[in-house]
Parts: sequence; C-alpha cells; structure tokens
Amino acid sequence: MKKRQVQASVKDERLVKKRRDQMIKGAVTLFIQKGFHRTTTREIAKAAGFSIGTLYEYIRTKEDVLYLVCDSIYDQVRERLYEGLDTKKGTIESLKQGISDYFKVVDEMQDEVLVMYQEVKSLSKDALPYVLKKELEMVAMFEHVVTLCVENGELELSMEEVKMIAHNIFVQGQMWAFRRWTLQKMYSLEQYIQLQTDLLFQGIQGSAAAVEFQPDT
Amino acid sequence: MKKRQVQASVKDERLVKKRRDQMIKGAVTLFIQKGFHRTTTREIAKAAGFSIGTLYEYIRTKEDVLYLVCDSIYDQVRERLYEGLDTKKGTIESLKQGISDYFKVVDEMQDEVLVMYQEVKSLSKDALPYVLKKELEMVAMFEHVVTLCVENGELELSMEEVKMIAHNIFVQGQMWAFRRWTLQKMYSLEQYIQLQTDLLFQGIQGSAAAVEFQPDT
Amino acid sequence: MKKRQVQASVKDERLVKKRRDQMIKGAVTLFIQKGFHRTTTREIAKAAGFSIGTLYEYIRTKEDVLYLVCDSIYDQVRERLYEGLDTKKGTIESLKQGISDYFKVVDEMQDEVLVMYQEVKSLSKDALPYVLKKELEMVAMFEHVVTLCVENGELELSMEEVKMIAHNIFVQGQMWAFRRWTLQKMYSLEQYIQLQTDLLFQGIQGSAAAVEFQPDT
Amino acid sequence: MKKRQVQASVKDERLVKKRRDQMIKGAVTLFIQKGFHRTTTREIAKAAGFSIGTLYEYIRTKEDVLYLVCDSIYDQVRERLYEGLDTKKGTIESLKQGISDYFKVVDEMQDEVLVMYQEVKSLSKDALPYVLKKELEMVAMFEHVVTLCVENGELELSMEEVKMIAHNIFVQGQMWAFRRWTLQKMYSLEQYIQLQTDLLFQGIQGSAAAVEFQPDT
DNA sequence: AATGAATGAGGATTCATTCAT
DNA sequence: TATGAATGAATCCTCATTCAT
Repeated sequence: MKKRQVQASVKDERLVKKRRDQMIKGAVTLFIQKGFHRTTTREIAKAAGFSIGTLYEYIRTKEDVLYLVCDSIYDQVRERLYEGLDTKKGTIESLKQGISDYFKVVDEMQDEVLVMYQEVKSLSKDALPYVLKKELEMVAMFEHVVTLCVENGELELSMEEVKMIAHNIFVQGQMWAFRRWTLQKMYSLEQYIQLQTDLLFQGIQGSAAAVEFQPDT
Repeated sequence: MKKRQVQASVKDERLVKKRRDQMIKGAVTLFIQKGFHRTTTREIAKAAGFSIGTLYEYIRTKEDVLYLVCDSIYDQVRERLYEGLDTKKGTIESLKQGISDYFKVVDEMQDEVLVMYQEVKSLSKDALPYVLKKELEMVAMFEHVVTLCVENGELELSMEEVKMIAHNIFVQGQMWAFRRWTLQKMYSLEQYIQLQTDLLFQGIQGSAAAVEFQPDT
Repeated sequence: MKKRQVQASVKDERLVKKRRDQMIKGAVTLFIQKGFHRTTTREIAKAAGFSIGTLYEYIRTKEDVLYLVCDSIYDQVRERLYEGLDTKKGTIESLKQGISDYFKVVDEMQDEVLVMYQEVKSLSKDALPYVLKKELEMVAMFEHVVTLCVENGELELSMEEVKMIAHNIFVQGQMWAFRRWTLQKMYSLEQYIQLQTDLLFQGIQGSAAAVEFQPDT
Repeated sequence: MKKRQVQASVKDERLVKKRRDQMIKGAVTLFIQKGFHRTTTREIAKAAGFSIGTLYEYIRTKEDVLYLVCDSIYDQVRERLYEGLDTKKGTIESLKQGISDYFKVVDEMQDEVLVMYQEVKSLSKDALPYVLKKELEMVAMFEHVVTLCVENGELELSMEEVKMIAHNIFVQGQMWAFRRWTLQKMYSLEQYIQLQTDLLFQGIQGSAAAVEFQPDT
C-alpha cells in the first residue's frame, strides 16, 4: 500500500512539502489544544502563517489536514522508534533497551501521540487504512525484535504470544500518553519503564515474590 | 465527588429519568455510527422519539448528552464488572475469573466502550473529572482484588506494582474494543483472555518454556 | 410526470406554501435585477422577510429557489393563458383572441417571463424536465385551439403545421419580453399584436398585397 | 459605434489577436458545457493552453472573456450569414434562399448560438449595447433583403411589417437552436426550413386550404 | 410538558484577481 | 511576456439553541 496522495494545486514539490510542514506544525498545536473538530480551517491557515486561500492550494478538504497530521506524527514516532530499536541483536537486553527507548519517545511526543490517538477515528473510511497500516508496522517492529530473541533461544514463545506481546508493548507506550492524567501523577517515566518492563518479563507471579524464592537455586 | 448535575427544566424526576434513558439509548446508537461531533441534536431527539424542543427540556447543551451517555456507559460497565468481580476471596483463581469476566463484558459492550473511549475527550473541562473519576473507580476494583491476593500471601507485590497491574488489566480490556480492527482478526475472545492472562501472570520469561528450563538452573 | 418535490423541513403544509410564496416573490424581484447567479441566498432570505436559517427550512439548496420560481411563473402564465383561451369554440376569431390575450399576459408579466426565460438553463438536469414539461403544455394549448379550427374546417393544416404554428405563437409571445429592448421601442403592444396576427394568418404574400387581390371585399 | 475595446497589457497586436483566439476557442467549449458562471478563469486559461497569469495579460476581467466570446460568435454568424445572403437580387427566391442559408448556419453553429443566446444577459450594462448592435445588424440584413423585394414589387409591405418580418426570421433561426430540445425531435432541419418558409410566405390561411379556395376568386 | 418554527453565528470552500519572479 | 503562488472577500449551507404556542 502506497502513501495516500493528498492533492495539491501547486506543482512545485519542494514548496508543497514546505507549506505542508508549516501547516502540520500549526495544526498539531491547534489539535492538541482543541481537537480536530473544534479547530477551524482559518485557524489552521493562520497558525501555518498563510491565508485560507493558500491553505486550500495545498489540500482539498479539512480532513486532508488531519490525514497529513496523523501521517506525519506516525512517521516521526516510527522513525525515532526505528533509530532506537536495535533490530539485529536479538538479546533480552536489546529488547529492554528498545522498550525503554520507545517509552521515552512517547514521553517526548506526548502531545502528538495524544492527538493521533484521539483523532484518527475522525479520518474517513478512505484515509483510515493508510494510517492503521503504519501503526501495524510499528507493532511489527517489536514483533521482529521479540522474534529474534526467540530465534536466539533467549525466549520461548509461540507466534501468538509474540504478536500479543508486541501489541501490549505498543499500547503500554501509548498508555503513558493517553492516561497521563493519572499515570504521570503516580509514576515518573523511569519508574513506569521499570515497572512495565519487570511485569512484562516476570509477570505477576515472577516478580518480587519469585525473586525471593530464587535463593534456593 | 457527587454526580454532576445536568439541569432539566422538567421537574418530575421520574419523567426526567425516563426521557433521559430514551435519549441516551438513541444517542449511543448515533455516536457509534458517526461520533459525537457528526451527530446533530435533531438526530438525537428523533432517535429518542421526541422533538428537539423536548430534548432541550431535559438538557442544557449538546455536551450534556455526551456526558449523560458516557456516564451511563461507565455505570453499566462498572455495574457488570462489579457483579462479576468477587471482591472477597482474594485468590489467584478469583482474580483470573474477574479478568475473564471483565474482558467478556467489554466484548459484549464493544460499541459502547468504543464510544466512551473515543468521545470522552470531547467533554468540557467541567464534565471530564466526573467521568474520569468513574474510570479510576473501576481501576480501583482491580486494585482491590489484587491487593487481597497480596494480603492473602498469594502474590507478593508492591503498591506501585499493584496499581500498575490494575491499570494494565483495565487497558487491556479496553484494548480489545479499540484495537478490534486488528486484534479480533487474530484472536478469538477466549484466546485473547488466555494469552493476556498467561502473560500477565507468568511474564515473557515465565511462560511454559521458561518454567521447563528452570529446574536445570 | 408529477410536480417535482422540493423537500422542506417544516411539516405544516400551509406554512410551507406561505413561506415559499414570500420566498418566490422576493426572489423574482432579485432575479430580475441581478440574475440567479448574482443573487445570494441571504438576499433571498432578506427579501422574503426571514432569516437565512428559515430559508433553508423550506428548501434544500439555492437551486431549489430557482426551480420554485420558474415553476411558479409558469403556473401563473399558464393559468392566465388558460383563462383567456377559449378552448371550445374553434373559430378563427377565438384563436385571434387567444393570441391577443396571451401577448397581453406576457406584456404584463414581462419581468417574470424574462427571468424564467433566462434562468431555466441554470436548473440542474434533474429539475429541467419538469419545467420544460410545463412549457410544452402551454404550447399544447395553442395546438389544441388551432386543431379545433382545423376540425371545424376553418383552417386546413397538417399536424406538423399545427405544431409549428403553436410553437411560433408561443415564441412570438416570449419574444415580446426577451427582445423588448428593440421591439418595444418600435411597436406598441397593440401594434405588435396586430402585426404578428396579420403575418401569422396572411403570411408575407397575403398581407397588404393580398388585400389588393381581394377586390370582392 | 466602434468595437468595444478590451484592454490588454501586452502590446504586440498580433500576439493579442492570437492569444485571444485561443482563449475564445477554449471558452466557447466550456461555456457550452457549463455556462459562463460555472466556468472558472483557471479553466479558461487551461483550455486556452496558457496560465492564469497569461490570461490576465490579455483581459481585464472575466466578463471580458464573455464579451470576446459573444462578439466572436456574432461575427462568425454574421459573416456566414453575409456570404449566403444575396443582398442584391431582391427576389422572393433569393429571400427564401437567404432564410434557408441562415437556418443552416444556425444549425451548424447551434452550440455557439445557444451560448450567445443564453449568456449575453450576463454582460454588463457596459458591454451589452455593443453586442446587441451586432444583433440588430443581422436583423437589418434580412430587413434589407425584404425591402429589396418590396422595392422590386415582389412583395407589398409596410416598413413596420418589413421590420417585424426580419425579426421573426431572425428569431425563428435562433429558435432552432434554443428550442432544439423539442423542435429537433419533431422536425428535420429541411422540414423545419420548409414549414417555416411556407408559413412565413403563405400564413395560416394561405396554406393548402387557402389555395383550394383561391380558384373561386 | 411538548412542539417545531425561527434564528443567525459560524464554518468549509471557491475563485477572480494580483504581483513578484 | 509568461508564470503560478498567494490572497481574502464572498458564498452556500449547517446546526445548536430559543421561545411562542
């Protein structure tokens, strides 16, 4: 599936890219503040630094802006995720590192993640698949890292389990953003990473309690 | 914190309750289909079976409807959660049962959960706390059950861990609804319950394989 | 073919009729002054004496107004035409009378005829047939009167000729309106009626010259 | 009255002529399809084969395009009319020939005639007279031919009658275009010419029936 | 209590025209 | 001369809310 094309009247590709970046930047700020529906196209144009007429030289409909914004945020998150994720090693340690990095990215991009998270549903049936595809790609990155660990014999997991784990990691990252109203009151980012990682690896029964039992070995 | 009062012009409390129930029922259906913003008050009135004028006898603003809807859904979920959750026993078994029941409730009320999930953010700063409060109450229910297990010596967990676990369980339930576009393609509800429960209790390293290997160490 | 229904949100049929009459009246005046395209919906609402919101309670789109206007004008012309046209007699005299009456109606409703004449083409492919149908009905009225004359032996004409004549009469009526910028400078209405009637009955060769040949009279 | 000047920024007269011809050609096609108001200047520029910027080097306003188009169409029709019309002979035969030729021109240029017919009214008060002048010139051509017949003693008509006849001929030509939705369903062009010519010359009473009666006189 | 007609602020989008390159 | 990006006034239409009946 290729990138969904948002039609622009302006031909100069470089300009289109530039203007759309302005646009996205302005729009994200607004969407964070008031959400997609409560943001007007005029506000977007203004925030982007050009007139309403110009805005419409680079998009067809307001929804295009939303698509562009979501698309862009996903790209950013994914890119940063990709940098951090060492997809070669296949060791427990590198997996832990990957999770930690991902959570940190989410933390830094909280606002963006939140927007994307809350507004994707406003995308038309037409645009949605393109965005969901990207989400799955990110999940697949975790899947890959975990799979490597399995292949290396560091973990023993079925394919179903691997997939489930990848989804869980992904959602727990987002969770840090969309439940920040409560989680970030209780935990620091480091604590959150530590706790989630421990729980993920040890499970409820394998945590502290299990440790205590281990002296016997 | 008491229930937020939505003002009605009509005095007869019984009637208010009745009309609001009609209203909520109609609105949920509409919100599921088109979301809050794309649903008009006229549509809500029609779906509820009365006129737009009458609608406004029972609410002050459109947002009131959203609040009422979210509130109602939370109440339903919570109530059903409460029925299932045996908050006395404090055994691993009853915790597993509780999780399973919760996931099943979410499965049955998928649409509602989704609406609530996606539209809460449209609530005003004014109404939001009341709804989030309810969410925390539900989390607290899991917290309580887990705590009992700890107190009974079935599990050994810190308070931070308990809280984290409760949030994880809660979110993993919702996840079944809001990620249904991918999860429900891969797993049946039973599988999902099984997998998540196993992972929760054993963690990645504690799953079947790891257990087998541990004797050797 | 039944009347094309223009949807109204308001149920009360009497009110719909009343408001639409106001609307049409205002719109005709505006269309006469500036044409359909240069008239805004707000102006129409204002001219009708109510708000833009109310306007849209009685129509779906701006084009509906145009349809309503054209429809109404046709109805008026047709009705007045029908009153005047003695469709029973079937004598040359009554035909002449009919033409004269028709031309007088056009003269009185010049502005309306002009509007209809110039704006029908702006109707959508959807609405156009309904309006053209009415035009044909009017032509058919003349056709009928002429046919009667033929049946009475007052005239001897083929069906093709009858149809052609009916169309000619109809267009010559309209012509008085749409070519008024020149015709009405040269002729009074009475002259116009006299000239057209004479030409119609006698033809070029049968006019003045023919008189000379009629020594018998 | 001289040709109304449409201002151009470009000086080179030859270029102006060339570009305007491109422009008119493109615009006519568009006006035929969607009418003047629904055609955008961008579309016109595109259809003409140059940019919007260039378009405005050769006109001042969108209305100028309409004027240019109407003017051009009139010129074409008039020119072709002029070729056909033998303005010297002054015989019934040459008049009939002229009418027939004119009707054929209209038939061939239907779309153009229609555009001109329907859109002239959109011209500003400023430009209108220039176009109407051309129309009168065409009418005058018929007037002239008929007058010659009168002078030659082939016809006996008053000046009023001559003018009326000229207008009738002119309108009956246009009629073939603007009432084509019905006329062209009923008649072939040849039939139409035949019928109209006969009616014009003989009148209702002078057709077949009258002929029969004439022996008696 | 119920109704639904009326309101008008507000929002998305278009398009003629300009002007710097 | 030619280009096409930028502009923003103008326009159609929607919809939450009110209020007289």
